Amino acid sequence: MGIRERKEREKDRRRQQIIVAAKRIFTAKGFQKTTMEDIAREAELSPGTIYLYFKNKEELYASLTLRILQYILMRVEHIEDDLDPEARLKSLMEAMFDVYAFDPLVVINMFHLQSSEILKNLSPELREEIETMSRKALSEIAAIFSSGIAEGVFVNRNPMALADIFWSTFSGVILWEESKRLIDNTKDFLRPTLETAFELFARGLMRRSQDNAS
Amino acid sequence: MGIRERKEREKDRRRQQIIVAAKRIFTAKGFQKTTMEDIAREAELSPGTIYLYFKNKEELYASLTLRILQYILMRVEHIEDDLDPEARLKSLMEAMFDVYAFDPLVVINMFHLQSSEILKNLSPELREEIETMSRKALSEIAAIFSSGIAEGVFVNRNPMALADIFWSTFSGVILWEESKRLIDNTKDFLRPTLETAFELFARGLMRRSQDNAS
Amino acid sequence: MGIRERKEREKDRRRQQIIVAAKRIFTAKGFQKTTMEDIAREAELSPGTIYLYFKNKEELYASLTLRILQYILMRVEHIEDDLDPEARLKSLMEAMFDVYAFDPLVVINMFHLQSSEILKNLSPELREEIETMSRKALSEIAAIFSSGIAEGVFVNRNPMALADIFWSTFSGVILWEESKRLIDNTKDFLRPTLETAFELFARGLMRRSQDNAS
Amino acid sequence: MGIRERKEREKDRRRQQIIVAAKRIFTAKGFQKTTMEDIAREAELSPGTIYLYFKNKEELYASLTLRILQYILMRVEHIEDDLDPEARLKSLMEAMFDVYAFDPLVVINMFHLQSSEILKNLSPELREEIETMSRKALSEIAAIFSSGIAEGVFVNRNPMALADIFWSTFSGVILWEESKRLIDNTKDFLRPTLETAFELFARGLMRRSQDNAS
DNA sequence: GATGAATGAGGTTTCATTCAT
DNA sequence: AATGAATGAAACCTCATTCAT
Repeated sequence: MGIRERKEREKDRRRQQIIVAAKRIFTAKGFQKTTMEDIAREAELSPGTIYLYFKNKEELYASLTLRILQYILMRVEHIEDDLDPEARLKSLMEAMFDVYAFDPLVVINMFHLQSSEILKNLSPELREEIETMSRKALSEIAAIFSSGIAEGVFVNRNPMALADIFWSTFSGVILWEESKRLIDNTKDFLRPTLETAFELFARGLMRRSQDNAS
Repeated sequence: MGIRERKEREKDRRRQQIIVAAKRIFTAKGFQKTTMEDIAREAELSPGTIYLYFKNKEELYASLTLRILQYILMRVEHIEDDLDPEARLKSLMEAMFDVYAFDPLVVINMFHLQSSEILKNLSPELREEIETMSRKALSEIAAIFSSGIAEGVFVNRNPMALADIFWSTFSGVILWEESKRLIDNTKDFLRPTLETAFELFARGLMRRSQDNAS
Repeated sequence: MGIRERKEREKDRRRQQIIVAAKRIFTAKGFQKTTMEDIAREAELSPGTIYLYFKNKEELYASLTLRILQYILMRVEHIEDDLDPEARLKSLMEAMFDVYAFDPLVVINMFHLQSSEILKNLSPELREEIETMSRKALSEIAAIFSSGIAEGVFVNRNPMALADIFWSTFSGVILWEESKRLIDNTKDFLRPTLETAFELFARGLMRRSQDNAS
Repeated sequence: MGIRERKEREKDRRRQQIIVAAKRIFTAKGFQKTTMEDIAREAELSPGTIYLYFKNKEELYASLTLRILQYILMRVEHIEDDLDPEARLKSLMEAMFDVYAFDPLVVINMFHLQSSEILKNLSPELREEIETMSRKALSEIAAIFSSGIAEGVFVNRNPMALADIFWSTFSGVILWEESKRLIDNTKDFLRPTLETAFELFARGLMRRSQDNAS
């Protein structure tokens, strides 16, 4: 391994170290209440060092989202093409459970990012990357619905709208259950609620209800 | 009308004046970017005055949510009891459209409120009030699903979970479509997407699919 | 005196209070080494208060120059028109001595202001005001040379260039003597040097030397 | 050539490399806005290396002035002694034009250096060197005026004061014209203005005006 | 000697909140 | 009750300088 390569790897390690620390703090306190000093302390670095790796607080924050989007896209792209639509839908749902497991606060972060002014202040490259990845993932999802509609298995609705609804249902449930948990410190009902939500969604999507015989 | 009563009414008028102004600004700029000075200017009052009516910025913000919750609860409570479950579900959906019309940013605000630390810093009374009202509204919604299940019209799932999902779907779609609009400045697809989402939800909820004959 | 008027006056008093403090500190430490905290302490105000009266450090700094320019312009404009050119030149020189007395660091400040990037970051209005006033003062000075040339008393050179040289001589001498004083803590030779400089300038300017008879 | 000598020479080469880079950047951005990193990049060295050759940013900056002073002194010392005062004055003026050509921002730098706190923080040796050289150059200039006075060609004024004025006129004009250029992006009038300034100065200095015959 | 990653002190600016009037 | 000037804590970010390699 050459020196250059080792340095590159070392640099990556630092970025990861910072990202991990940042995720912890952002998750605990939210974007605004998190200070760069907090993150630096968590990463056991000095504040100045963070700025060697991330242009500013907003880019650091956005980088978290990027990681998640990368994961989502990767998972969605690996859903097998030659399955029938129903099986692919099932895979999709499983992918979403994994996404949540990969980073529980994923959705909250993504919404915060998108509904705020943050996106507009990012460097164009980072912003572009986030948007491209986001678009790609949605398109992949829409493709699944498309084929289901084509085969007459799913109700005939706009596939892109279906993808939006699928994503909204997923993220809406997470947001809601998380916020309930934050407030009540109640037990965690996310998993069963999310499963039921996906089940209802699938039932609503099918041209012929599985239930009509009973 | 006694003096005391008139004073009380006058005081309420001021609170309203401030709340209206705050809603406008918070909606336009978000919680963090809104300054108390902004709100004071919009309300044509001085900053100091606002503090005579609201303990701090967070309580003012929470008060907006309270108003919305009141509206939601009012609408949900007025869904007629003696309709059949399907008709009540339809009324519920219409109520949600009205809620959105009443205050388009309602959901974003409510999530911001709940997923942040804000709630924890409220005065116990205000917090209690918000939580009670929130619980009541959810219970009313759950009751509709309950009766549908009892009559065998809806699939047999935990009614409270169904209420959560119903609310999650509604708010998830709004958040998602709003954030897309913010980013792309694209056309507004909220309404049709929300209608489709509700339709899928209803289809998923019904024990017998309306579609199976076709 | 109405309330409004009193408030206006009070506000002006504060601005003066800040300007006086700022001048003291800027003079002692220069622009960069002066902190807003320094100025606040000197003015016996809090840092935040300064920002109620001046948009930022640069505008505060520029305001000092503005005050001086106002004084210069006022003095230059009041040089009597119906005197002969030689007498007006004399008045002009006296005005410059007064300018220096009015604010000894005037010139250093003005050069610092102009040769730096500061000017470009000012609010357009303030910048405009400074530039207009600067231009006006130079034009007034040039006019004196113009009439001297017209009457054949002064050598025939571009009047605007003469004005530039006049100003340069004045400010160059001040800068130089000040910097010598800063370094050596030597005695103050500004006044005699400046007088000699003006005398040489006047001699150089006259078509007929007063000295040729001797 | 011994090893020691070669090393010495190598070391000098590095110093020059850094000084050249520093001059370019300082000239373009000014003292404050120039970062050590900027200079390092321009010199194709690492920041750390610069500190092997210069104690700190201020000493590096001051070293530039030293180079210029060396040049000034060299030029002034080489003005032939056996010319008559008028010819020597002419040579002096030409030297100044060359000084400006050698390093256009010379004067701005020198004033910045002297009117700031920088000088006080230098190492005593460097400071001493700068002051000595500065004094010498001024003395050489004063000597020219002295002999002119002695021969009755120049007006009888304090020669040191005349040297100050000569230098002030030169540098004042440069500062002023540079600052005008910065602000207006106007055409460059330095040269003709400076020539006129020197002409006026010479006329003022002569006991008998050249103009009195006309 | 050279490197360059890391440091951390320090400056400007904002804004929720207070309190004398 | 209402005002709004004043406060001052706190946050982001920069960059001269150091030091382990």
